[in-house]
Amino acid sequence: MASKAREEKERQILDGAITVFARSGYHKSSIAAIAREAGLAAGTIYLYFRQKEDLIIALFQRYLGDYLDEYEPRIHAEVDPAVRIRNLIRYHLAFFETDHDLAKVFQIHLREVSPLIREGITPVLVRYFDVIDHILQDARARGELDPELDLRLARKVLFGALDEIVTSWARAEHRYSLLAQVDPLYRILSRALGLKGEAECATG
Amino acid sequence: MASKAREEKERQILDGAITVFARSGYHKSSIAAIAREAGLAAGTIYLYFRQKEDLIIALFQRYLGDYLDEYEPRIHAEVDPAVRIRNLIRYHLAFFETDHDLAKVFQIHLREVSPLIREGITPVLVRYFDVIDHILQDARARGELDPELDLRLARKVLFGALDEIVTSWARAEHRYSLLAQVDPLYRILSRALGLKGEAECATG
Amino acid sequence: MASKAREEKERQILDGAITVFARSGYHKSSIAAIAREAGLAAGTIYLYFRQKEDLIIALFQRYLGDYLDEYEPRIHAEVDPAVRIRNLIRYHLAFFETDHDLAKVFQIHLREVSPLIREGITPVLVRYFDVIDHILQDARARGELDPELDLRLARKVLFGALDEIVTSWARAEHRYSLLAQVDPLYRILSRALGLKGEAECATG
Amino acid sequence: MASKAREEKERQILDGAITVFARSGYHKSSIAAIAREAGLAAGTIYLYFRQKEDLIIALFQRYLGDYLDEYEPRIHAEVDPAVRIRNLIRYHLAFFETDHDLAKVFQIHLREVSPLIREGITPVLVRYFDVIDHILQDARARGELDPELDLRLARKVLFGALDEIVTSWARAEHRYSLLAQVDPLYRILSRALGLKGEAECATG
DNA sequence: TATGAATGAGCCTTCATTCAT
DNA sequence: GATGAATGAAGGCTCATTCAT
Repeated sequence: MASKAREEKERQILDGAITVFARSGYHKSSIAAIAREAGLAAGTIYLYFRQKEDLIIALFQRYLGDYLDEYEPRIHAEVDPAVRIRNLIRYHLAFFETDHDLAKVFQIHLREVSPLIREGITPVLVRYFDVIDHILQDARARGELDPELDLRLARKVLFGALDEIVTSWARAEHRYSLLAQVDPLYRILSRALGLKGEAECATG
Repeated sequence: MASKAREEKERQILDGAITVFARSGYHKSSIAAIAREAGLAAGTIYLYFRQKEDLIIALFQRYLGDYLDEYEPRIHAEVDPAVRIRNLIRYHLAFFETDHDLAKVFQIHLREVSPLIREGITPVLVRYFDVIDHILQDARARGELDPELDLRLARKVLFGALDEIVTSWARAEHRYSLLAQVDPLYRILSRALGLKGEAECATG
Repeated sequence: MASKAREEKERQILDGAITVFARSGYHKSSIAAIAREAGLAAGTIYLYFRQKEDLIIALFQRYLGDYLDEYEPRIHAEVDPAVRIRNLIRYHLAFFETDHDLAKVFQIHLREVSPLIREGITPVLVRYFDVIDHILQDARARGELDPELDLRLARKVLFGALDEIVTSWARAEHRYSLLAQVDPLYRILSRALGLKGEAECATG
Repeated sequence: MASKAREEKERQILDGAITVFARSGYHKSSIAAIAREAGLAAGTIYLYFRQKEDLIIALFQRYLGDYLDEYEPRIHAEVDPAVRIRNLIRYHLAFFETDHDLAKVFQIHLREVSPLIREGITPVLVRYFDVIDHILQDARARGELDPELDLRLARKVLFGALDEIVTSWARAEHRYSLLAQVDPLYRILSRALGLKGEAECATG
C-alpha cells in the first residue's frame, strides 16, 4: 500500500518535531529546524502536513491515540476496579517514562496553543477522559466506590494528579524513576476515591 | 524605591496584558494590542518592562505573589491541619473564581513558555509549593497523616488536582461555581492524605 | 519532426492551461493545477515545455498563429479594401466569441508578462499587425483611403478598438453577442479611416 | 494636520513602487525592492499599505483619480463637443507623456491582476468611462453625432484607440512624442463618431 | 515621561523545477 | 515516456524593540 511509505515519512517528521519541540518549545521551533532534524527539506514537510499547527495536532493524535488503542482494551480487560485504576496509573506513567522528549512536548509545550490546535487535540483527550470516567462508573456500579463521590470531580483529581506528576518529572533536570511512584500514588488515589478493594501491588 | 505612580502604571499595563492574553493567548498578543488595551502607546510599555516576556513574569509574580502575601499568614494562623487544607483548597478556588481572565492566563496561556519566563515564574511557584509542603510536614509532625505518605507526592496530587479543576473551569464555555467544589474536593483530598481530623464544612 | 503524438499532448496541456489561466490568472496558476486539469503529472509538463513561461508563449503562438494561418489568406483573397476590413473585424470577434476562456487569457491574463514572454509573443502579434498594415497600404494604393491618414496610427486605432471591445466582453459577467457588433463597429471604423467604398453588411 | 506627513510618505512609497514596477513588473517586484527604492525599511511600507496589492490599487486611485479631479471639470467647462473630444485626447496623451514609468505601469503591468486589485481599480476606471460617456451623450443631445451611433461602442473605440496608442508608446524603446499624435488622432476619431463640428487644431 | 514612527530580523509557506524510479 | 516525491529559493508579512521628538 502506498500509504505505508507515507505513514513512515510522517512518523519521521513527527519524530523530528518531537526532538525540536522538546528542545525549544513549539513557538520557537521553526519548520526549517524540524526539517533539518528529520533530514528533509523544509518544503517536504508541507507534502505531509498542511501547516505547522497540524504537526502538533498529529503528534497528539498519533501518540496519545496509539496509546489509547493499545491500553484501552487492556484496561477494560481487567474487571477489578482497583486493578484497573492501578493499571491506569501504571500505564500512564510508563508511557511517558519511555520517551522524555515526548513527555516534555505533551506536558509543557502543548499547553499554550491556538484554538485550532486545541480543537484537534480535544477529541483524543476526551477519549482518555472517557476511559477514566468509564472505570469510575463501573466501580460505582459494583459498589466499590464512596457513593457520595462526584465522579467528574474524581476524574479531575485523578487526571490532575497524574498530569502534575508527569509534568514535574518532565521539567526536572535530574531524571528519576516515574514508575517507582506507581504504588505510592495508587495508595493515595485509591484512598481518595474511597475504593474498597485493594490491588495487588505487584505488577499486573 | 519604585514610586507609587510607577507601580500604578505597571498595574495598568499588567491589567491590559491579562485582558489581551486571556483573549488571544500570549504568543498571539502583540505589545501594540496590550498598549491599546491599557490606553498607552506601545513604546511606553518599554519604560516599565524590558521585554514582552517580563510582562508575563511580572504578572505571575505580582498576582500569585500578592495572593501568597495575603493567604500564607492566614493559612498558618490556623493550626488544625484539616482546616488548613480545607482553606488551601478554598482560597485557591476562590482566587481564580474572582477573575476568569486571570484564570485563563494562568492556567492556559502561561504554560508553554520560554526558559527565561520559567525562571522568573519558578520562585513564586516554589513559594506556593512550600506553603503546601509546610502544611503537610506540620500535619505529619502532629501525627494526623498517614505515616507512610510520600509528602512530595502528596503535594503533587494536591496541587495537580486543584490545577486541573481550575484549568477545566477556565476552559469551559459555561461558567459554573468553583467554590461549590470546595467541600467535595476537600473530602476527596483529605481522604487521599489519610487525614485523621475533619474540617468543619461550613466556611472558615 | 515533432511527432503527431507529441503535438497532441502539447495541445492537451495547453488546453488545460487555458482553463486554469482563465480561472485563476497566469501568476496564480500552478503547474500542478494545469497538470491536474490536463490529466497528467506535473513532471510530464516539463517533457513538453521547458518553463511555465513557455506555456503562455506557446499558447499565443499556437492559437494566434493558427488563426493567422487560416485567416490571413482568406483576408487577402478579397480585393475590396472595405470588405477586407469588415472581414478583419468579423474574424477577430468571431475568433474570441468561440472560446471565452481563450479570450480571458488573451485579453486579461496575458497582459502583465515578463520580457521573456513578451519576446515570444511579439513576433506573432507583429504578424497580425502586418496583416492590418498590409490591408491599409493596399487600400491607400487603391485610393480608397483618406490620403492624409497616418497608417500606423490608423492601425493602432483599429487594433485598439477591437482589443478593447473584446476585453470588455471577456471581463463581463453577462455573456452577450460579440458578432452583433460587427456591423456597427465596421461603420465606425470605416468612417474613421475615410474608406470610400462600403462593404455589404450581410455576412461575407 | 498629521495626515499631511502621512500622505507625503505614501506618495514617497508609491513613487518608489512606480519605479520598481516599471522596471520589473508587479509580480517580480518585491516589497523589499520598493522599500529600498523609497529609502525605507521593508516593514515601513506596511505602516502605510496593508498589502502589496494595495500599492497598485492606491497607485491607480491616486494618479488616475487626481487626473480626473483636475481634468473632468476642465473638459466639462468646454461646451463644444468637438473641442471636448479633442481635449480628451490631448489630456490623455499629455498625462502619460509626462511620466513614462507611470505609463508602463498603467499600460503594461497593471493588466493581469487579481480580482481584488481589479475591484479597487474598477471604480476609477468607470469614472473615466463616465466622463467619455457624458461627452458623447451630450454631443448626441446637441445633434452633433451620427444619430445611429451606438454610444457604448463608440466609447470603447475611443478608449481602445487611446489605450493602444499609449501602450505601444510605453513599450517602445525609442521615445517619440505622444502629443504629436493628438491632431491626427482627433481627425480619425471625430470622423469615426460622425462629429459635425470641427475643433480648431491649435491647442485649446 | 510619553509617544508612535521606523526598523529589520525572522518565519511560514508556495511552487517551479528536478530526478530517481 | 510518465510519474510525483523532493527540493530549496524566494518573498510577503508580523511584530518586538528602539529612538528621535
